[in-house]
Amino acid sequence: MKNLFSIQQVASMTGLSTHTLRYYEKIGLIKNVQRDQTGYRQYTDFDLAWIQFLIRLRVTGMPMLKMKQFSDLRQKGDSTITARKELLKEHYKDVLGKIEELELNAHRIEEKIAHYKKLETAEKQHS
Amino acid sequence: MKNLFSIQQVASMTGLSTHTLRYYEKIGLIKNVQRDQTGYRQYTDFDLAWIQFLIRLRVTGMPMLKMKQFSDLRQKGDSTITARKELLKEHYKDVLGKIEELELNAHRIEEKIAHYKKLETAEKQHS
DNA sequence: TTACGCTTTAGAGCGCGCTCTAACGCAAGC
DNA sequence: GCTTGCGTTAGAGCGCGCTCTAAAGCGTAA
Repeated sequence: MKNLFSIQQVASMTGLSTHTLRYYEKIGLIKNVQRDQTGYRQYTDFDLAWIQFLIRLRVTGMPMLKMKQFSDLRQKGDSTITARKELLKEHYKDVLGKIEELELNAHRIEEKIAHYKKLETAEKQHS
Repeated sequence: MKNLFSIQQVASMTGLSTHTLRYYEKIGLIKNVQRDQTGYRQYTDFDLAWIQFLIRLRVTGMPMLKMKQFSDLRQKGDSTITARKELLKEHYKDVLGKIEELELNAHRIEEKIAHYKKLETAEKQHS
């Protein structure tokens, strides 16, 4: 389980581009990536798991700045576990709120679709 | 029920800025807004309802270009009802997909929080 | 030995959805 | 008649999150 991956491999495994992977490293979302003797990045399974978690945060709408905070806490080690937990709990609440909002609006859109269906049948009966 | 509203009133009723309202009109999301004798916009209840629907579409992640398509169809009248319905149905499916994705990821985040809680108690027992 | 394919970096550019600025108009109140 | 406050326009600027470019290095294959 001590696999090492090139940037290209990580790109195809995660769906991020190599550009984005380097960019995330530059802004501090990904840290301490090893290099081989020619200076190429070597990602570990550990890095990969972290990147996949970052993607979850992104997909659920966490802003980069907050991801950065989380990443910084993570680097500081075990003393920041509570802080990290709190940050995630806050985000979790945001996500639940977002789901609720989407559900409400999805419902309204459904109603509009039903309304159009009614109009459609009315049209047909007229012609 | 033939209320007329100034741009400022519509802004405070919808939460959009006056800038955004003019911008939406410029790019064709809002059409045919009446003007008074001095050239000021006068929004009707009908306009207001449309703006609120636009906001739903936006909140649920519909891109502007698609909102524009929808707005264009709407302007063409009753013959586009089926097309509008289809567009909304497609968007509705997208929204349900997004909700599912959020739920999946929310669950993973929940697991991570639980994991941190475990680590926390472990820490306390050591010290 | 030269071409190919992968990598590196710094830094520029881009697309979306606003957001703001500048310059101006009108109309009511002091 | 001048200020205040609302509105108008065209067009520039901005912040986020990438996305791409240019110039260069290294290693294998023909």
